[in-house]
Amino acid sequence: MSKAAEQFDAADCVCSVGMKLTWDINDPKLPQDLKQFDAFQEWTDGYVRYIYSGEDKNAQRHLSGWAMRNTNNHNCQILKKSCLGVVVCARNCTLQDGGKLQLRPAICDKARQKQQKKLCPSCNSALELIPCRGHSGYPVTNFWRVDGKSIFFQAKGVHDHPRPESKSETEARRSAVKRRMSSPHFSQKRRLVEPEMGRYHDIPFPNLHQLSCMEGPDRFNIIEPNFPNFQSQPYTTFQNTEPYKFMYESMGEAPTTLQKPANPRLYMTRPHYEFPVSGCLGSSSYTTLYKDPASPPSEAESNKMGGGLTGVSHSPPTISHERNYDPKMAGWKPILGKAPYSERGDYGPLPANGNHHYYNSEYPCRYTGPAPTTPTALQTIITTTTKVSYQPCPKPSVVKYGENVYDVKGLPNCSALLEETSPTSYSDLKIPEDSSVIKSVHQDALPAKMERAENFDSYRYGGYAPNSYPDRVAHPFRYDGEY
DNA sequence: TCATGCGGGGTTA
DNA sequence: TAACCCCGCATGA
Repeated sequence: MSKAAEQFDAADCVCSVGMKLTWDINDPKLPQDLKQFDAFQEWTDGYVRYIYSGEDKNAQRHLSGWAMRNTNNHNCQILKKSCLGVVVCARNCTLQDGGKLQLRPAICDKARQKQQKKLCPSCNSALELIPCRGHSGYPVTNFWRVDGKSIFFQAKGVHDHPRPESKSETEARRSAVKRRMSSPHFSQKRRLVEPEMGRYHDIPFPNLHQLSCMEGPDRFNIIEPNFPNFQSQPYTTFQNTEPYKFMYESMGEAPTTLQKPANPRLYMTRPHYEFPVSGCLGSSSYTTLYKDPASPPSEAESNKMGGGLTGVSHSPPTISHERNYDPKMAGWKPILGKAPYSERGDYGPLPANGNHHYYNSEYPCRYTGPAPTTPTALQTIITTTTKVSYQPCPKPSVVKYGENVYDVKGLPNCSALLEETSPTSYSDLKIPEDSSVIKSVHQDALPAKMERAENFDSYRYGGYAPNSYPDRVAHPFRYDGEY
C-alpha cells in the first residue's frame, strides 16, 4: 500500500471502522472482535456510525461536542441522546471579532431555562435557544451501545444549527469564571467598579471585559462571555485564540486549546447543507453553514446585524420571535409566521416538508453563519466538492482526508478496505455490495431531508475553492489535495 | 449546581 | 405497537 493509501486508510473520516461495516444500532448482533476502532469523533454530524474501543474514555462518557441530552428510548441496551441545539444572541449580533455568540445549551432543563434568561455578552440582548431539527424536524439523535469490547455509536440527522461550544470549552470557561471570581484581583476590581455599576446601561459599547469587571459576580454569571465558535472558523475554534484572548485574559484565563480539531468544515458562498458520504467521507464531510470568506460583511451589514461591540444600540434588548432577518445579513428568516420557539415544548415536530422556521427557499438552512472576518478563516478552507448521489461508496471519486480532498482513483477504495478489514467473527455482517453504507445514509437521510434540496438543486458535498463559487458548482469532483 | 442516566408516561402514525 | 418526545428523579462530580 502506498503511503498515500496508508494515510487514506488511517483517515477516520474517510472510511471509518464503523462505516466500513453494515450494522445498525438496533441490530441484535453487532460486529465483534474488531481489531480496529475509530478515533473518537467529537463533532459527529450526519448519518454516521462509529465503533469505538470500549476503553475510549470519551466514548465511555458518551461525549459529544454538540449539546446532547438523554432521551429515553425505553431500551436499556441503547442510550439515546438528542441534540439541544445552540444558544445564540436573539439579535444575532456580531461579536467584536466578527463571530457570533454560540453558547452550549445547558443539558439540565432548569439550567437551560436559567441560561436563557441571561443576556448576550456583546449586545446585552436576550439569548435564544435554537433547537436542533436536523432529523425529520426532530433533534439529531445519537445512539450509544456497548457491546463486547466495543462502543457503537450511531448518529441520525444533520445538525441544522451552528456548533455550540464544546463541552470542554464550556467547562473551561466555567472554571475560568470561578477562578476569576475567587481571585483577589477580581475582588479588588469589583470593589472599584461597583459604584459604577448603575451606569452600565449608559455605556455606549461595553465590551466583555468591561462587563465582566463592572457587573460583579451576578453579572458575570449572567453573561458568561462566550468563546465564539465561529462558523467562519470551522473546526478551529481555538486554533486561533487571539481574537478571544481578551475574553480569557479578562477572566484570568489563558487561551485554551481544548478543542482538538475535530471535523473539518467547509466554506460555502451560500449556506447549505451537505450530507456526509458516510463511509467514504465520514462525519467530517458535512458542513454547517459558512459564508464565503471572500465576502465578508460590509460595515453596513455589520451594523445592521444588531451592533455587537462595535455598534450596540441603546435601545432596550428586544427579542424578535417574529424576526424575518434578511439572509444577506447572515441572519435568520423564519418561514412560518409563528414564533419560532422558546424552548422545547413550545414547538412541535415539524413536518418533513421543510417548513422549517429558519429555512427559506433560497437558504436551505435556517442559520447563516457570519461572514468570516479574520484572516485565519482562510486557513481552514477545504476545497472539495462532492455531489450527493447514489453512486456506490466503494468507489468514491473523491475522498477527503484532513482538510484536503483526494481523487482516489488509484487508491484503495472502500471495497478494498473492506476486504482488508472485514471481521471474520461477525458472520451476520453484511458487506456493502453497492455501498450499503451510502444506502443506509440515504435511507435515513432522504425521506426527511429531501425538502432541503427542493430549491437547492442538489446536496453538495465538500468545500470549494474559497473564492470561486462557480467552481464549486461546476466541478463537483475535483482533486485539490496534494501530497 | 449541573451533567448524566434511568424510567414513567404522553403523543402520533 | 413502535417510535418518537417530555419530564421527573437519583446520582455523582
